[in-house]
Amino acid sequence: MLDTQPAAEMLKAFSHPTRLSILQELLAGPKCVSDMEELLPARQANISQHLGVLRHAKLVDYAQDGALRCYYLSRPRLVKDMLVLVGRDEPVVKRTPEEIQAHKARLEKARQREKRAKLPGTSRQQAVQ
Amino acid sequence: MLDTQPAAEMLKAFSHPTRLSILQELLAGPKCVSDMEELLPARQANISQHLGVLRHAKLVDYAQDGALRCYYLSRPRLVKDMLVLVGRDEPVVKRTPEEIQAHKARLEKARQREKRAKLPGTSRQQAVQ
DNA sequence: CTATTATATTCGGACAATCGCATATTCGAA
DNA sequence: TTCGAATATGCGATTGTCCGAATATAATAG
Repeated sequence: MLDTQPAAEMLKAFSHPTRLSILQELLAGPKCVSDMEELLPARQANISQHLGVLRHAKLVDYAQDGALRCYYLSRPRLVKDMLVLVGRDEPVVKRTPEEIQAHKARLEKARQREKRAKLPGTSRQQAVQ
Repeated sequence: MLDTQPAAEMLKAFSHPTRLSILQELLAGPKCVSDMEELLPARQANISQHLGVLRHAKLVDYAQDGALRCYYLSRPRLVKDMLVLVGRDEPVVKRTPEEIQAHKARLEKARQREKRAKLPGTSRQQAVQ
């Protein structure tokens, strides 16, 4: 039962073209803000603001290196998998009312089976959801 | 080189607690709006609005069944993987400036290797970005 | 056709996100 | 300490998101 509140907040942090670009750059290795300024079509202040959002979402953090701040991914696997996922293009399926009916019927049957299996008292586990 | 514009739009569609809940419900099977009204703490009009957003993002579609509209996932794998991903909790790493330096050095070395391998003219493939 | 049920759309206001610009902070060098 | 480079923050304007309330549409029953 996913906790949707924090999940949605995290997704919001991802949901901006510039922030996605930043994450993509960081996936290749740590970078400081001035590096990103060269790589992205955005001003320094703006990049810094977006980095603030990403930091708040615990997607990035930085290590101070003299006057520079080297940003890196706090959860690199998560970020990598997310970027892969949003880049993927699964074909969009279209279903007919008949298929939907069939699917519902199948679900109903499964539910019945569950019930019958549970009633005799031989149930080994609680059904989850 | 991920196209960040559409990716960000898709993520925005995901980025709302109610919409995540809707998707979660639909993962268990098709539902019509009135079903969702019972399952979610939101009014009909609101659910319908969110379904509009999801439809626009091509995450859901519906099949008309008499007076009902049975909603279903247009890209079930994508949605499932997304829900799993946002539910996952990867530990947040913290890196020291020294680690960052080491990482940069490693990257630099790899870059040198690339160069040396390319120069002799024996390169078999273009390096992709 | 009329009424009813199911769902969508529109509108208005509250609130949040975004951006550019100016300014503040921090660090290291001189 | 003063300076300059790197980065962050505050502010105001614009735009976008969200929700509820009211209204519109679509399908079906009667």
